[in-house]
Amino acid sequence: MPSIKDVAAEAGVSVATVSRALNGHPSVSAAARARVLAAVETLGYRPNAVARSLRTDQTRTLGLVISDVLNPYFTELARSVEEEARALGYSVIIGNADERPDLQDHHVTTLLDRRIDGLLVSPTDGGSPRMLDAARAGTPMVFVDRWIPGVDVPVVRSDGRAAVRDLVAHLHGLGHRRLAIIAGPAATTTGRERVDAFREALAAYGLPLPDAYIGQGDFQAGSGRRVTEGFLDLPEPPEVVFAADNLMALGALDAVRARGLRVPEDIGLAAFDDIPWFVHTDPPVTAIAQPTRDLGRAAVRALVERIAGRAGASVTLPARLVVRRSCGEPPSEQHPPSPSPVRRSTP
Amino acid sequence: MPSIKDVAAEAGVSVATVSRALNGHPSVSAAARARVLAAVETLGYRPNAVARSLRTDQTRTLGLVISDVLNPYFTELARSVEEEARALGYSVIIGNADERPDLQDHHVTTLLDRRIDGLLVSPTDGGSPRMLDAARAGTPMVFVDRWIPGVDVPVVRSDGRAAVRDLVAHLHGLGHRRLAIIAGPAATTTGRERVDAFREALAAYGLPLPDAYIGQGDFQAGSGRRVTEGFLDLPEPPEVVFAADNLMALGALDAVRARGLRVPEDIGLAAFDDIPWFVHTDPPVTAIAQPTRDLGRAAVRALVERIAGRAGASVTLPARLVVRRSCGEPPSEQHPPSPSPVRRSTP
DNA sequence: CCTCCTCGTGGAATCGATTACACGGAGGAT
DNA sequence: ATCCTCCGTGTAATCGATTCCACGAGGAGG
Repeated sequence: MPSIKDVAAEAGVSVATVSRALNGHPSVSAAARARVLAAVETLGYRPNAVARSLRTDQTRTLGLVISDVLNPYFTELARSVEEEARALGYSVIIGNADERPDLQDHHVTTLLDRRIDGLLVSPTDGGSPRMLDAARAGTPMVFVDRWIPGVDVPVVRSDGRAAVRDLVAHLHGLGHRRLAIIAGPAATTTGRERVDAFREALAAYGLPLPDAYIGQGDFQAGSGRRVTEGFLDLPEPPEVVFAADNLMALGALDAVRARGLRVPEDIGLAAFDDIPWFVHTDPPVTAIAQPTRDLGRAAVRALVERIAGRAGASVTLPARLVVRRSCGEPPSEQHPPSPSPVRRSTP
Repeated sequence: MPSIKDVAAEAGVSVATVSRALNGHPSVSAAARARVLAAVETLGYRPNAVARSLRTDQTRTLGLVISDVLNPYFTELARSVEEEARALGYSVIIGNADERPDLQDHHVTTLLDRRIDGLLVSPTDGGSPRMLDAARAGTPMVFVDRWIPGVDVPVVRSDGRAAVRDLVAHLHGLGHRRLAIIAGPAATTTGRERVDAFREALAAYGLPLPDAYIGQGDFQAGSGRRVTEGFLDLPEPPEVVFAADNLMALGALDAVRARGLRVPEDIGLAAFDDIPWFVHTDPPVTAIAQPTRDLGRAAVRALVERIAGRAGASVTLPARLVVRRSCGEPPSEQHPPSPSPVRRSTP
C-alpha cells in the first residue's frame, strides 16, 4: 500500500507538499497540486488513517456501547447513531454489552485504547470504574437511553411517564384492575423508572402494586418467560402484564402460549419499546414507542458538541402510547380516532 | 493521558524496557518489571492502540460490511461475528450498507483507510471497484451470506436448496399449486439463488413458475408489500407467497392484512430466514432457518486464517425448513413428530 | 538598484509505540 | 588472569502522517 512518500516521489515534490495539497491548504501552487493529484490517482493512494490519527490526536470515530444489539430498539438506535455520525464525518464503533457489565467494561476499555473521540453509552449497570474514570478524566461522553445518576455527563433519553399514565388509563378504562409489571434490572435507570412510573400511575387510580405483581427481569426474553410463569402461578394472577421492554414481552408471549392461554382473553399484555413486529404478533401488542431515531440523532449531536469543547445539553423526548389489541377491546380501526388523548396505531 | 514515556520516567527505566515488560518479553528483570507495573498502576496508563498499530502494521480489527442491520438475520450474524472475533482477540467495526451500493462503498473505503486487518463482506451488489481492487491487492477478505462470482475470495454461506425443496414438498402436500416468490435483487447471489432453487423445486413437481408469479423485491419490507399487492391484483392470485427474506415477508403480511384477507386461509406465506418473532406472528410463519451463529463463527475463522497467510476455505452450511402455520394445516404440535423428512418447529 | 514582503516549498520534528543494535557487567571456562 | 557468553538495559530508527520553521525566488516599493 503506497504511502505519502511514494506519492511525493511520483509527483516530484516533498511529503509536506503532498500533505498540504491533499488537505486543501491554500499555499500550494496549482501546478504542484495537479501533479500530486495525478500521482495519487496513478498509485491509488489512500491516506493512512492510523498515522493521521496518531499525529492529529483525533480519530474521527465515536464509540457506542449498547446493552444488547439483538434488541430491535437498540439496533434501531445504533443505526440512527451511525447515520447521524456519518453525516457529521464520524465513524462509529459499536460495542455490544449483552447486558453484561464485564463485557461493557471490555468494550469501554477497547474503545478508549483506540482513542475514539467520544463515547456514547447506554450503561448496563451502575458503571464500571473504567467508565467513571474516563468520564472524570474528561473523555467526551454522553449517556443514551439509560444513565448513571451522579455522573456529570449529558443524558439523551425519552421520558415514558406520560405514556405510562396513558397506558394505565387505557387499561383502567378497559376494566382491568390487577396490573403487574416485569421490571428491568434495578441497576439500570430505565429498569427503575418504568416501575416507578407504573406505580405512580396506578396510585392515581387508587390501585396498588403489590410486590407479587413486580417481577424481576433482566431485559431478556428468558426472564420475561420466567416472570410470567410466576404470575400465572399466583392464586390471583394479574389481568394485565406490562413488560418493561420488548424482549421480555416476547418471553411473556411464549409463557402464555406454553400454558395454552390466550392474549388478551386470558391475560393482557403491554410492552415498553415499540417495534415493527408488534403489529404482526398474535395479537398485535400495545406498546409505548420511543422516538428512537431522534434519540440517536440528538445523542450524536450532543456528543459532537462535547468533543468540540462545548457543553452538550441533555435532551429528554416524550414517548407515546400505541394502542393495539393485546389488552382487550380492539380499537375500531375503521372508525375515526376516538377523542381520548390516547393515540391509536395506524398499521 | 499518560504515554509510555511517562511510565518510563515514573519507573526510572527506558521506554524500551516498559514496552518489553508490558509485552511479556522474557529479557526483563523481575525488579524492572515490577517497577513498570507499579508505574502503570499509579499513572493509570493504557497503551495507545493507534501508535501501536502504526508501528506493527496491524490493528487487530476486522471490518464487517453488511447489507442491512435492521434485518434481524444480519443483526444476529453481526453479533456472532463479534463474539468469535473477540474470542480470537479482534475487534469488529460494522458498516451498514442499507442495501445501497454507495454506502457499501463508503464503508469499505473507510475501513480500508483504517487499515483493518481483514474484511468480511455481504455484498449488496456486484461489487464496488474499491472492493474488487482490495481483493485483488491481497487484502484478507471473506464473503459471508452473499458473494460475488469470479472473485477469488472464500465464501461462507448456507445452502438453502434442500430446504427450499422441503418447502415446496410441504406446500405441494398441502395441495397448493399456484406458488409465487418475492425475489431479492438480481444483483445479489442470494437474490438469484433463492429464485432458482424455488423454480427447480417446482419443476420437480411439474409446476410452472410464470413470470407473473415472480415479484421483484429488494429485501426490504416496502417491496414485499408492493409485490404482494401486485400478486393479489392478479386475475388468478397465487395460493402461497414465498418471500426471499424476512423483511419482505413482513411487508407481505402488511399487504394481506391491509386487504382484510387472512393468512393462511386466503393466501399462504413462507419466508427465507427464520427469526424469533416468526413464532409469535399471526399466524406463526413457516420459514427456512439458516445456521446464523455458525455462519458468523466460520466466517471469522476463515478470515483469521487468511490474515495469518493461510488459505481460509469456503464453508457451506445447510439451511433447514421450520414448518409453522402460515401455509395452512397447523402441524399437530401435541403429537410426536411426523415421519416425513420435513422438520417441525418446537416453539 | 537595493530592501522588504509574500508565496511556494522543503527539511525536520513530532505523535507513541516497537524493536534492531550496542554496550556494560557478571559469571563460567580455560 | 583473560576471554567469551549471556543477560538486562538503553539509544535510536522506524511506521505515515501533519506542521513549524527556514529559505529562495520574484515582485513591489523606495
